[in-house]
Amino acid sequence: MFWSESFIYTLKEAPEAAESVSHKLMLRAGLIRMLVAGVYSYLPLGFKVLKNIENIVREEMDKTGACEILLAALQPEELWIKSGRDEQMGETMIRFTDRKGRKLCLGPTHEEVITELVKNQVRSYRELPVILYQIQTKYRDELRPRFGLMRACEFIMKDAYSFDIDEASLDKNYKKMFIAYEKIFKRCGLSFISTKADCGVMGGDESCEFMVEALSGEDKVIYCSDCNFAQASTETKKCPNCKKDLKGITVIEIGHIFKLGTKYSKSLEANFTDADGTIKPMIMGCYGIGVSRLIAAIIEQNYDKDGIIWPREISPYDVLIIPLNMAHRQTKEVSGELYKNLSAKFNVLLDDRDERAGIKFKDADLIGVPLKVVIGEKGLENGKIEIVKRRDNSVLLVDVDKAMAAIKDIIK
RNA sequence: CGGGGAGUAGCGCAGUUUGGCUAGCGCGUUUGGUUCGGGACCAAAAGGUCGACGGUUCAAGUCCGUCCUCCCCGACCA
Repeated sequence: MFWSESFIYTLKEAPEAAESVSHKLMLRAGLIRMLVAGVYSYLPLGFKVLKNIENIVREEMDKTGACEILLAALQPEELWIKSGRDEQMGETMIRFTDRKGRKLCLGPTHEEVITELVKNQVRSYRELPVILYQIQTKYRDELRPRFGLMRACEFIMKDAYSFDIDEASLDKNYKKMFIAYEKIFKRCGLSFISTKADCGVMGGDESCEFMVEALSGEDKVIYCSDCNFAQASTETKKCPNCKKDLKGITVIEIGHIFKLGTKYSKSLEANFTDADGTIKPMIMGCYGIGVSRLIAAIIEQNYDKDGIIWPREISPYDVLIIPLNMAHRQTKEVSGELYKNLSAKFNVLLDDRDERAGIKFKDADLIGVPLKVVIGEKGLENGKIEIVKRRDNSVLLVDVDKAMAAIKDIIK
């Protein structure tokens, strides 16, 4: 992709409204733009990042054997009255009446809809267990949206749901999801912690939260860096496991898994016939990841004074080619040739703008592509181009004809 | 929803205290020129119902009232 054709709009200064690091950088790097408070549009760079995260999530979910579906976002209010969560959700749920007088809402989450779906399909213990997941937009009328994508009124979530015949089977699926979550967050370049948590409005028996440490986090936990013990609290007593000192940190919640039990299957009558012929409610679990929030979390953990430093799998591009002077014939030729060759294998962005070197360097660091290839007159005089890593600015000088191989070697 | 702050050009701001002529500055944008390895320089230009409505006044960005929007702290969430 050519920069000049890619609808990238960077900002020299962050809008006053943005306070947190990730929010500022997302605006400055041209990832998102606000429509109204808590509602954002994704620009090309932001959308590419979002899709990369979605793909990681999708791959790891598929590996667990879960099936991807897409549930309706527009939901009948009566389903929520049946489950008993209508009042709990209260004003958070966006409700309205259509022209026929039907009472509808925009889904803040999907336990009700999925339970309704599965109950109408699954009859027998022979069909269980079932794990379904989706990546979808959720709507919540948050009292106070904040920090850009961190807490938004319209956001993208991966939600998975398991249906089992008994607790033992649920435990297996819960564990499977736990492991999948660890893989997902690792691939996202996050250092995360997990902790047992409150079930809150979801209800259920047991739950585990996944969190990343960040200054702009909304929750406080105490954490033991020795044994990874963590708990939602502000009182820094000794670690109950290893007696080391605990550290109080602020975190962003990026995922939450729940053993729901029969809360929804009972209220919505999602039953199956067991081997012995008795009719039983399905045992459920649900597993959420804040996909759009992950973008913010990843930035909070991967940036420096110059901008974002994308982990390789997340980055909107694998390589950014920076020809320092487009008016210089050889620079343009070498850049074009390299672009063509690299594009066969990687996602490549070529900064073809007729801008000064300084501007290109600043923008490059801001948007955070992990590998920069700098092509300039000086280097070309000696037949060299520079391969620069965004994270540590380390420079590798290579011969023009060996650039392809060197880059392939670094990216792998 | 309780508490605090802010709305002036695309972005960042000054001006409002003490009302006064045609509302300024930096960046960005457009045109021309000189530059060209870390956000260049010179010249010219475009761009504003000063958040909205109402009021006070000879005169309102500035004073008064109502409303809207955005941000921050709190409770809640992925």
